[in-house]
Amino acid sequence: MNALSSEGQKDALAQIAPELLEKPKGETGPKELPPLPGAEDGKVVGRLAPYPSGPLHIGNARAFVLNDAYVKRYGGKLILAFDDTIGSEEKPVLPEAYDQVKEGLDWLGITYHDIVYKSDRIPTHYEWAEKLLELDAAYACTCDAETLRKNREAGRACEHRVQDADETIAMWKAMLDGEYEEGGAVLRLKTDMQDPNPAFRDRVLFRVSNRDHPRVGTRYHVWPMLEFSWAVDDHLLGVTHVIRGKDLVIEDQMETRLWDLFQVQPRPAFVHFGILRFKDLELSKSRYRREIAEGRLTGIDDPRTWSLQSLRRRGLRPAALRDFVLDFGLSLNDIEVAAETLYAENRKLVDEHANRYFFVPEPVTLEIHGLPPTEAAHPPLHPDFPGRGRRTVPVGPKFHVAKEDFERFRGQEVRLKDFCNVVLDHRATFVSLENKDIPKVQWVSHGGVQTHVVMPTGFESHGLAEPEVASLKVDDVVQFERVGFARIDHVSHAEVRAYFAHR
RNA sequence: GCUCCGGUAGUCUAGUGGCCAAGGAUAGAAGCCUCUCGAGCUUCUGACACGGGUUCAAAUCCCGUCCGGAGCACCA
Repeated sequence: MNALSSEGQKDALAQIAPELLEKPKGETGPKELPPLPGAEDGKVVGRLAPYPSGPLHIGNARAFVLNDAYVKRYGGKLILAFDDTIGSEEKPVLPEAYDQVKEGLDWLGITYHDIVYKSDRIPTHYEWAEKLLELDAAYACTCDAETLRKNREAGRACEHRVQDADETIAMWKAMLDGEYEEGGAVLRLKTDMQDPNPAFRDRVLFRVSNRDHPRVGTRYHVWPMLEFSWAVDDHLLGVTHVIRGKDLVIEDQMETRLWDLFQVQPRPAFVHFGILRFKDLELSKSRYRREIAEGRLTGIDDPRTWSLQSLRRRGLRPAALRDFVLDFGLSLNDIEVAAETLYAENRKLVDEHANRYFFVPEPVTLEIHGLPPTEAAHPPLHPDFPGRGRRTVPVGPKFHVAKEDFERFRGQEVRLKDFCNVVLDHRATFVSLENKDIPKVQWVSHGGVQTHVVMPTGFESHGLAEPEVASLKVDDVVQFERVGFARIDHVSHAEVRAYFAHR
C-alpha cells in the first residue's frame, strides 16, 4: 500500500472505504478564511501596496497573500500599486526593487491584473489637494518637525492654522514651485488639535522633498503622504477592499475623513489583521540593504534576509508559505510564530518528492579492517517509494563519516546505513552486514563529491556527498539523510552547493 | 501620558449565548513502523487572563482589573 503514490492510495481507499475520504481531515490544507465583508462575487477589487525599497520578505507576505486569496476566492481584480512616493533618507526607493518585488510576487503565485505607480499619479494628487484648499480644509505650515510634534502633544494650534485660505494657496504654489527647502513646509489637514487621539491632530498631507526619485527624478518638490495618496487612489482605482495590518488603522480614519470632505462614494471596506512577528528574527529591509552593501550578506537572497528570494533559494515551496500565512486568518491578535511552523508546512509538501542522499559534513576518514569484498551499497532513493529505485554508493577502501558522529560513537558499534556494521574508529573493525538495531550513520567512501551546504544562519557546512549527488540538477530538493532538506543550488564537475531548508 | 486594538494549551488558530465536560495545527511525551535525527500510524500531556454582572444557560454579551500590541514621523 505504501508503495503506491498518494494519489494511488486515495484511489485504493476510495474503493475500500469511501466514507473515510468524506471526512474532511481538517489537517489537509489551510482552513477557510472568513468571508470578506460586503464582498460580491466577481466585483472585489484589492490592491497590493509595496514600497520598493528592497525585495519582499516573509513578514510582508501576509498582506499580499491575503489580498490575493480573497480576490481569487471572490473573483475580481488585484492592482499592484507601487507605493513609491519619495520615502525618507533612511528608506529610499531603489530602482532595482521594483523588479525584486515582482519577482517575489510571481514566486508566491500572486496574480495581479494591473500595475500602477504612485509616482505617476502625483499631478492627480495635486488636483485633489487643491480641492481641499478650496474647501479651506487644509493649511500650509512651516513649523519645523519638532515644533509640530510638541504642538501636537500639547493640543496647541500654530499660527498657520488660522491664516487666510489665500495665504495657504500662495504657500502651496510656492511649495510646488520648489521655493522651499527639503522639509521646509507641509500641507496639513484641519482635523482638530484637541482630538483625543494625539495621532490624529492635523496630520500632514504633503511635504517638500527635493530628493531624486528613481522614476521621476526631481520633477516634483511636493510629495503626498500615504494616507492622502490612498484616499485619492483607493477611490479613483475603484478599490472595494483594503486589507492591511492593524498598524495602519489610523489611515482608515484619515481616508474616511478625506472622503467625507470630497463627498465621494462608494468607499472601500477596511479589513485588518494583527501584527506578525517571527521568533528570534528582526526583519528590516533597510538593515539588510546596508549589510549587503557592506558585504556582510551575500546578496538579496542571502538566507539571513528572509527575503522571498532567499526562501526560494532554500527550496521552500510558495504553497507552504501561503498555507502558513493563511492559517493566521484575519485575527487581530498580535502573534509571534517560530519559523519551525513554516518548516512543518513545507516538510509536508516536500517530503515525498525529495530523494535521499548521504552528505557527510566535516568528514573524518577511516579504514575498515576485515571488510568482505564489496563493490557498492544500494540504498533506496526514497524509503517510502521503493519503486523509485536505488542509488549506488561505491565502497572502499577508505570511508568518511561526520565528525560529530565519529566523536559521539567512537569505540562503539554503529551501522554504516544500508551497508554494514563496524566498531567506529580511525581503524574501524568490520562486524557484520545484517541490519541491526544500532545507531545508523550516513557515510561516503570513494568518489565523494565536495559539497557545501549554506545554512540559514549563513554558516557554510563543508563535507562530502555520495557520488550521485554530482548528477543532481539545480533546483532539485533533496533530503540529506539525518541532516535535512536542501535545494541544490549549483553543480559543477567537482563541487556541489546546496542551500539548507530545514530538518 | 493619550488614542485605538487584542488576550482560547509552549506557539498559532476554530469558536459570534445552548451541539464546547472547547475542535484543529504545530511543538512535546510514549508506543508501533521504518536500515535517517525524515515520513507514516496510535495514544497521551496541555487552554477559555482575573473579578464582577446579565441570562434558565457565557469562551461567546456588559463592566472593572491586569497583561500584551500598535499609533502619536514632514516613513510606508
